[in-house]
Amino acid sequence: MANIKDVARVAGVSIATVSRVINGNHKVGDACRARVQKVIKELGYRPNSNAQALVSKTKSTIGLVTPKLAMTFFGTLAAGVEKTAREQHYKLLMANSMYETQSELDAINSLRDHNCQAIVLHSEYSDEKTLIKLAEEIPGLVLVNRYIPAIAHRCVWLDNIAGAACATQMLLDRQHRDFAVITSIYQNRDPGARLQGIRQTLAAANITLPEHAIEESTANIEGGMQAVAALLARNVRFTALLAYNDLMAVGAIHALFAAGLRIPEDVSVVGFDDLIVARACRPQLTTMHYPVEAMASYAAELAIALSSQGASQKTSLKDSPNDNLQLNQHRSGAELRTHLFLSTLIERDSVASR
Amino acid sequence: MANIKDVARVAGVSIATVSRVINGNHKVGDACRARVQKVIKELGYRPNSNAQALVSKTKSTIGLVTPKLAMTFFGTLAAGVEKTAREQHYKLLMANSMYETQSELDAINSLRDHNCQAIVLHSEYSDEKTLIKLAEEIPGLVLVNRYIPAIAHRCVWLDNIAGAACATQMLLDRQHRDFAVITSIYQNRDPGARLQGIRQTLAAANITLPEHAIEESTANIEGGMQAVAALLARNVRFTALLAYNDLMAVGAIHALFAAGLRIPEDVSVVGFDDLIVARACRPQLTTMHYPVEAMASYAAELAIALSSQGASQKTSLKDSPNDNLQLNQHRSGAELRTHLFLSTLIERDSVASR
DNA sequence: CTGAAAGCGCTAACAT
DNA sequence: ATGTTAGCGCTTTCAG
Repeated sequence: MANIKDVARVAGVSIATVSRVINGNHKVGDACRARVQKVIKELGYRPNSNAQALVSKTKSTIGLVTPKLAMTFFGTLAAGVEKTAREQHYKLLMANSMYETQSELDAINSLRDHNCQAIVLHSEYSDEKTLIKLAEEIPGLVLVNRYIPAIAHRCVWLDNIAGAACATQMLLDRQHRDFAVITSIYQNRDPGARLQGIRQTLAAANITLPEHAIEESTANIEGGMQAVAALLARNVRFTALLAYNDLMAVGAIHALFAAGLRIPEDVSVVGFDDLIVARACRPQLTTMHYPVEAMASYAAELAIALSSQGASQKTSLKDSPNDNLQLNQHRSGAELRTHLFLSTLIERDSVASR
Repeated sequence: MANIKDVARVAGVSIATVSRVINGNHKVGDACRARVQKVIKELGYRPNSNAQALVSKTKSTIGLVTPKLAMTFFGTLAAGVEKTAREQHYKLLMANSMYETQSELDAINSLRDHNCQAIVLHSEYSDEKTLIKLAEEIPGLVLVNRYIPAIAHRCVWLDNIAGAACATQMLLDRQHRDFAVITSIYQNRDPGARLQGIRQTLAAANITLPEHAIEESTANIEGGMQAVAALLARNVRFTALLAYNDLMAVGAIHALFAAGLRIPEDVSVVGFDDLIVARACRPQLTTMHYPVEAMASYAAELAIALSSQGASQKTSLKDSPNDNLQLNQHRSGAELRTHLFLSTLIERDSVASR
């Protein structure tokens, strides 16, 4: 592979000139520039990005750490980051954490070794302290789908409470009074917040959600089936079922159908996430749309902006083209603002009025 | 961030010694080694991978170019590559091609700039000539899901004909005689091969598939719905429906159900891929399992092995742990062998006997 | 076994 | 406007 010296030699100029032509910043004579560009094309020269990164101590690479790419949700997350990366001519470096705290840290460190300064992290199990420390060390670190007050301006997250409340309210409006909930065994964060949204909305309508109408299981299709089986086994009566996510909702639909119940005639089911499975099941699932892809794109933009600020360049985060974006009331310092997205109700065929 | 000089200074040794300790290749005195390692730990030193890559002209990075990460199939593909990358301590550099030939090439070139020598490419639209040329230039390039005879040993692909034949035969064994097929509008490669598998299996049973029982559409849920609607509209009679993939099959199920047909009682439906949607729909879909993740892992192993061979190191591709792996009859030269995987039938609830 | 020194390919002062 | 030159952080001869 030709290098900068070859180009310089063939074009009869110095390597500095070639460098200038490549980077376009400085002024180069027209004739000279044309000649260099011609040679670059002829030789098929492409700058060595390792050398560039080494000397300029900055690299247009964005890193993404995610639990498990094979899951639709995370694949979509990755797609969002990739979109921004492509638009801003960044490279995307990926690492799966496989849901393990240690490999999550390993992944982050390996990204840092490659001095990638913008990092989008979906962390589920690392504790806040670790993440805060990390955020201090890495100016371009942004968390998706998690909120940590101390680093609020580095968090791009979803209002799970509002989302769950929205779904619940819709069901109330449809005259449902008997609710059941199937939720994930990880009662921290998301599941907890969604449950809270449900509870407070019901409470406002003077309905208490009995403990026995809540069943925990794994957050997948099988979990949904098991949870509903358990609910049915102990004779819980409900006309409305709120599932932690679409996967569980789909499992629930299978289990309800197996038990001879009709959906939505006998029981209405609502999911969360709006994955493709929501459109695959029958009846198609009414669910809360989780704008993962938009959030991920935004998170990537934020990470890039922060990382270049951190490198004391004055790049400012351009306004996101995304309409779902909610800003805090404090618009002053970037430090005082977090990045909260809202989910929206997608009505399909799994909900009926009582 | 501490660099190698800092470590050398603090440990009271030369940078060469630190380098030796890091790489472990050369001999270093025990006392000396221990001291250096202690300092490395204290300073939290991590070698700059750009500098390493620059000087050693080799980088443990594997690149993946894929059309669209947000699609389950490609997310799973990426997960497979990532698995190998993690196991072999490689970094994963990703780029979406967005189904465009030019961005596919751009993506590959950008990977090469980062001198990543192992590349896994899922190419749908580039022509064979381009790919062959690319393969000549990049020793570590491997194609997934595509077969090009001239570079057979660099292709990791699926026997689509056999897969479709298997599904068809199963239907024949269940006494079905009236077939319909919904296929993708891209009649090249995969759809063509699957159609061929169907046709030849039916032919062997003395059944001809009438042209009007074949409907083309887009390879997604909507496409499946449209295709079935078209079939029904022109009164095609069939008891067995073969869909190009799971997405189309799911759409078909929706459309059939909407038309008052029962599945599998009135019509049996078979998909292809075994994505999660196959388990989400009702009835759960009988389909051909496409071992994407295993294939992708394998492709990544192959790419790494080839790239280091290309760098004239004598790393040999270890036998794949994967049972689906089929080798050519020529086990001699690696050049004489391709990497063909087989799909397997997953029986669920969308098929009944006549 | 360890150190000195020469680059890897490039950018960015500093000269001219 | 263009050339000269000093590194970026590391690996790898080559000496000792």
